Amino acid sequence: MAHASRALLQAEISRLGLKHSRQRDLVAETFFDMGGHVSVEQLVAAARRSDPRVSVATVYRTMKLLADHGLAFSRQFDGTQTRYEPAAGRPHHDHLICTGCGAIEEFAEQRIETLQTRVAATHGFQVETHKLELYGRCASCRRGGGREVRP
Amino acid sequence: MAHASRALLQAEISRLGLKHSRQRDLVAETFFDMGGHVSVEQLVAAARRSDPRVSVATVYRTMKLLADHGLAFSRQFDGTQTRYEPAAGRPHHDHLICTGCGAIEEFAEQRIETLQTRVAATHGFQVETHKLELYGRCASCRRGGGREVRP
DNA sequence: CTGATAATGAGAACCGTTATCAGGATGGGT
DNA sequence: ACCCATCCTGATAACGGTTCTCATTATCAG
Repeated sequence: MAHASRALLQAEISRLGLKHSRQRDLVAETFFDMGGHVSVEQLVAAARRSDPRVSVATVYRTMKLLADHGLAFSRQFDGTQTRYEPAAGRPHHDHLICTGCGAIEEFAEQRIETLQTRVAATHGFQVETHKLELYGRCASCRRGGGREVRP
Repeated sequence: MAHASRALLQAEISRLGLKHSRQRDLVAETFFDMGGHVSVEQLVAAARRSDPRVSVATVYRTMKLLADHGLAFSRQFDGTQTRYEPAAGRPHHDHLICTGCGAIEEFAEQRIETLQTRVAATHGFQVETHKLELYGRCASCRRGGGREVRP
């Protein structure tokens, strides 16, 4: 996954006439290694463990590059900070967010997608994208074991 | 609708030991008269047509008061500015947003709600709230008649 | 190696929102 | 009707996430 996305990134960089850079590779590598739903703040911190000099501007620029070329999705679960998740080769999904500990889980439900398209059509709309987020308490928080470890 | 909400607001103000104010009444009245999905910017402009001195702080404070007491919902369709819509006595609904002209329509689909609860349960989640927004092109924009009048 | 051009880092700018604070308005108790 | 504690207001500073600016540095085709 990380390998494939990094190869795709290199291909995009070449195709667009851009140049390689140590920092960009570092940020991309860090991002793909971290998994999903990462905030820029977390990404900056992680990248700086390898190179303390990387600036937030570079991280923002790199993530925008990844997002603009289909290698990352940007999400805004809380309306404040943006989170990114790897995109290449992953199937569509929506999100469950725990209001107790902040855990984020993914789910896919084809019947919901179908109903969305249908209800939009009755209003004359053709759906391009959608945002579906379910907020609630996860199993462990409901058991009272919430760790309050917001990711 | 506007009448009922304004009566409820007066009741809340009394119940909470708050005081009345000309500006607060003006902002609330303006908001309920405007219908739905109003940005704070629009609200400030509209209120100032009646009283050019109202400050943005007062508008934010009033809308927070309304939202905190169930008389308005706050929504963040685009991640930048918050929009408000009247809440009292209105049934739950989700939104269709036109990516062409910015029009916002409402819809309700009970089967989607049911599926949401069910899929959350399979992940151990108990849903408290959700956000469902469908982005696409409305009928008139698809006909090429988009007015590009972002509300 | 060299020159054209892209990328970087530091910090300023930006924008929606919230906090601060001095002065003004409100209304229950009298 | 008057006090006066308390709430509300307007102006503006502060805030936090993100983007922009610009001088400097790195990349790479020729």
